[in-house]
Amino acid sequence: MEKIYCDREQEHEATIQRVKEDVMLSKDVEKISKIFHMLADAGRLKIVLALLKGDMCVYHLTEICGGTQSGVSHQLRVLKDNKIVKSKRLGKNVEYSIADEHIREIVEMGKAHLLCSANQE
Amino acid sequence: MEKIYCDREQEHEATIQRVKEDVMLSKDVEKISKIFHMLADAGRLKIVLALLKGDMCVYHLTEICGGTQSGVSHQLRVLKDNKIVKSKRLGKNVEYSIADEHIREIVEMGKAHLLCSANQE
DNA sequence: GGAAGATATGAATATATGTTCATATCTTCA
DNA sequence: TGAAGATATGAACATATATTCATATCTTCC
Repeated sequence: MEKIYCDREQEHEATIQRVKEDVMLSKDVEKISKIFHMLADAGRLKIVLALLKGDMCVYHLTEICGGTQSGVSHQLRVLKDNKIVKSKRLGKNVEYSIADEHIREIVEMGKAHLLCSANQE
Repeated sequence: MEKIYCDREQEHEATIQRVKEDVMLSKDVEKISKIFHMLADAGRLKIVLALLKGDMCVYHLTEICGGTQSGVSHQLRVLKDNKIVKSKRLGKNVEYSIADEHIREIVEMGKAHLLCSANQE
């Protein structure tokens, strides 16, 4: 791990500048944080976890995740607006599914983090 | 991908029940969502991105991430409380670093998701 | 010890967002 | 066509949280 010392010498200005550019102060950071924001709510995360097990309709999602039908529907809309899930009407029902398989890996990493930090204590 | 049909037959009750347990309606979901919540704010994500490039003090973090010193300090406290970063005093300065290398992978996944979804459009 | 640098803290505010309730929309089936 | 099932929507509300300002704490150096 590179070390960036705490003085303010000329020598470090270049390093700081380089990191500053790498960190991308642009809209990219906003976009990435938005992805995480989708998984940052327990209600939405439950929905995503359920859909990672299989496509299903709102009725079953409500059954599995708990809460009200309206609440689940609202959360699904947010997830859909942010391209995390997609939907398809099947008769009376609407079947939801994961829109991007990257989500699976991201969630798996989150789980791994939890398990690891649990072991450390 | 397993398909969970939209009827409410007895036959599917078991499947739903199994998924329900897998989805872990317990505190685990809360904990995992909390990890994502830490990365769900652009300000905090900038800090994490910077620290992934190298350990550094608050002064340089403020320089890189922008905003006020107070704001960065508040964000660092949240990150520290949630075990995302750790700190070490070095004279007048306090050097922050990433507390768990899992974070790197999670952030990388977020970046990958962004790049991929950008290509799809 | 006092001054200046570096960081942390607390209160106050504004904003975002999750939740609930009531109701609308869309579909199927009799 | 009307009723019932399934989902979506809008408004209202409560809550969480990011941000700012002022100031306190801690450290080093003279």
